[in-house]
Amino acid sequence: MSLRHALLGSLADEPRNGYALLKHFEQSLGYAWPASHSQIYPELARLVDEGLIEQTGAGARNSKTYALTDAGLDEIRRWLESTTPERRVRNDATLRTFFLWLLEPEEAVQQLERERDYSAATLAEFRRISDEPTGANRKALTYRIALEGGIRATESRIEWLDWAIEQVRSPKWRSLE
Amino acid sequence: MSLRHALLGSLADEPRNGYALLKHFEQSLGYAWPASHSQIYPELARLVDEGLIEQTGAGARNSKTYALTDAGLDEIRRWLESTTPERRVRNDATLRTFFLWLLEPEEAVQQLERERDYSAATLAEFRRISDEPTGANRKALTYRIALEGGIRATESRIEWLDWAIEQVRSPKWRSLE
DNA sequence: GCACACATGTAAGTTGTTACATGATTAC
DNA sequence: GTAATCATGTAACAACTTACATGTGTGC
Repeated sequence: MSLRHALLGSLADEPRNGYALLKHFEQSLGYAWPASHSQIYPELARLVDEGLIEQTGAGARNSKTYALTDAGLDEIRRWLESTTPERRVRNDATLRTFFLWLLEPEEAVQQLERERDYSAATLAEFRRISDEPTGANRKALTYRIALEGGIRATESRIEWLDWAIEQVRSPKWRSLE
Repeated sequence: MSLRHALLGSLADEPRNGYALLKHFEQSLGYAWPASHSQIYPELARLVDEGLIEQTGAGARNSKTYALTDAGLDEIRRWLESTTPERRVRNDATLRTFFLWLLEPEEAVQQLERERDYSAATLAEFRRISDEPTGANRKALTYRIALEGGIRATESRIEWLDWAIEQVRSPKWRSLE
C-alpha cells in the first residue's frame, strides 16, 4: 500500500488537488513510485472515507483540494517508522540484460545503447531539476537528498552500460558461442 | 508480460522444472524481476498451451521438466528486439526517502542506516556470487554483466545512503524546521 | 472558434500477493 | 520418526494498466 502513503506524504508537503498530485508523481515521486490518475482519484476518495485526508476547498473546473488530517500525519509516520520497506523491485530493462546472449552481438549492443541513451536523458533531466534553486528547510533538503540518489543511481547505470557495451563489442565476445 | 519472457529466457538457458525456476528467480533473476511459485506454475501451464515451451520429462516427486520450443526462442527474441522496455520502476525504500523530513532526525538516521545495512548485505551476497568461477561463453559472460550491474548499483546506493546519513546528522539539518 | 491543458471519474482486464492445500524424498 | 527441502497446484484478494467518458477554463 505504498500508493496511499505516497499520497499522504505529498499532502503533508502541501494541500493539493488530484491533478496537482498527478503532476507531482510525473515529475518527482513517480521515479520511485509511478501512479496514474485512474489510481489516484479513487484512492483519494478512500483516504477521505477513512479520515486520513479531507477536502479543504473546491476550485474552478470541479477541482477539489485535499489536505492531510492529524490522523493522516500519524498514519504516514507510523508507516515510515513501523513497517519494513518492500525490497522487491521489478525492472524490465535490467531483466532484459540477463538475455543478451540470445541476441546477435550487433543487436545486443544496440539494445544496450538504447538503454544508455534513455538513462542519459533521465540524468540530464535530473541535473536540470537539481540546478533549480530550493529553500533551506528540511523538506527542501529531503527532496535534494532524493534527487541526489536519482542522479547517482543514473550515473552509475550509465557507466555500467558503457562498460557492458565494451564487453559485447570486444573480439572476445564475438569469438565465443 | 515480463514474467513469461523471464521464464522463456531461463529455459533458453537450460531445461528446468518449476521449482528450479523458482530457485533461479530467488538467487538471480529475482533481483530484476521477482516471482513466486503461485505465479510461476500457472504461467508454465499457459506457455505449454501456447506451444512456447514443452514438457520434456517427469521426475521424482511429480516434478515436470520443461524446455523451450523453437516458437519460444522466436518469441523471446522478438520480445527483446521489438518491444520497448517498461521503464517505470517501483521502489518502496526509495519512495520513503522523499518523506524523511516528516521524521525526527534520529529516527530518519535510523531508517537510512537500516537501508544502508540491507544494501551492504545485498552487496556482500553479490560479491560472493561474483567470486564463483564461471564458464567462458556468452551466456556466462552475460550473467557476469548482469551481476556487475547489481554490484555497481548497490555500491552506488550505499555511497548515497552514507552521504544522506551525513546530511541528516549534520548540525545544519537539526537547526532547520 | 479551436486546441490544449486542467480536472475528475469509472470499468474491464491483467498482474501480482498471500493464504490455503497437498504430497514425496532425503538427511539426521 | 520427523524436520527440512523438493515439488506442484488453486483461490481470494489487492494493485495496477489501459481504455472509456466527460466537462471546464485559457490562450491564440
